[in-house]
Amino acid sequence: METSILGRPRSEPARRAVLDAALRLVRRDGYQAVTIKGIAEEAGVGRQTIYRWWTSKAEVLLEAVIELARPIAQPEPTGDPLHDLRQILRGSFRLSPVAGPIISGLMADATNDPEFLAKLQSELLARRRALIRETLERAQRDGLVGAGTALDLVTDMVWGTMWYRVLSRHAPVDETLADQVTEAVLTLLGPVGK
Amino acid sequence: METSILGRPRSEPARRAVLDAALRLVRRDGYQAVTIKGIAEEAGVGRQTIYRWWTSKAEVLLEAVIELARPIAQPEPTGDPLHDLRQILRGSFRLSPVAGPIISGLMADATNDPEFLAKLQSELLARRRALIRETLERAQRDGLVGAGTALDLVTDMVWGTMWYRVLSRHAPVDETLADQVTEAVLTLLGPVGK
DNA sequence: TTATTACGAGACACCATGTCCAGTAAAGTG
DNA sequence: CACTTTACTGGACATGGTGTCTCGTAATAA
Repeated sequence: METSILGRPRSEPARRAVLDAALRLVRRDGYQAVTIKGIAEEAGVGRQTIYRWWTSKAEVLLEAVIELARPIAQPEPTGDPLHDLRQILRGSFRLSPVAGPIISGLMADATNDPEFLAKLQSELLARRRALIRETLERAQRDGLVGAGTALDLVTDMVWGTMWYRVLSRHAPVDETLADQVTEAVLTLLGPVGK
Repeated sequence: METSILGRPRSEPARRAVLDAALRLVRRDGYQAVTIKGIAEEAGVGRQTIYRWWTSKAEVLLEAVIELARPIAQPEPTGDPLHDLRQILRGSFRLSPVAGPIISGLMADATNDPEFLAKLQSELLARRRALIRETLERAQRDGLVGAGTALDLVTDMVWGTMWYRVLSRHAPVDETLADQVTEAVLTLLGPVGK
């Protein structure tokens, strides 16, 4: 069942205005304080237009943050997986002041909404996770690191460290952390042939 | 400025009823869906009684989750720091199905409320963090592990891994993870005298 | 007893929700 | 061109939570 071809097509300017307004409001007032009514007014859009295409503010912000993260979602691997890893982390960390609070709110909203949780996982979390995992696999294939610790666990530790700092905010999420984490990955995976 | 000694004292039964009702509702409906009005009705308490002692549902749930975590908040160190580490993790992991969604919601609420963030950090997050850090320090003092990776980073990686799994829920948070993380800590800190 | 504070219950104005309806706009079809 | 179909803005609407206030009552110390 695809979208019908008949009738007036969906307005792309309205879609963009909604997503931009949502991002603006979440930066200004925080995730919790954002309302659909507020987004509609900020975007200069009828409220019905939002309800027609999204079912909740979480869906709006999920789409907004996915587009926000698009630039770093598909990096071309260079020859050096460890360099790639560092770059992915640095890119993510740079986005984290904006994306962090949003994804944090999305995760909280997802706790008692299995359908939205599945969508959040498949369209955002799993993709970012795969980014790290595939880079680590590449590093192993290239013989840059060994296989001391299970790759799944290392992947979780990499993203987890970032998330813990983003959420608890007891320490900055910056390039220094990106370098430290990269080094820790080396220690965890160990030397070749170990 | 202490609480006045005059007048009718605060009702402990009412306090308990509020905290218990809040926990019950957050389990049933999820963090977002919990309302102060709902808590008051579930607890059989006047709404004003809640507003008198707490400023928001986040404050109510923070107090509730702190009391929930009290049993594992002050473990007596045995002689074996690595055993202690495993026990702290296992205890936390056991609580995570209840406490995880709550703390996740609290963190989301704290993103644009600096005062509450400070309270959340000092009364909950920093204490749990210190639990791990002090255990690792003890392990180093006892010569069980070396000092290969900075203790702060290792601490963040331990909690971070748990949080990432609690929030993203792509893999279980169980005893297997506790053991894996403990082993990873050994790898990160390295052998003595390294 | 009196002063003081806490309690349950309910009223209140305010605001966001999600739905509905109107009138208008933009596309394809005859 | 009319005609059909769908999208758009704007507003109305009942519902339900917010935070404050007031009432009558309960519990404590002086």
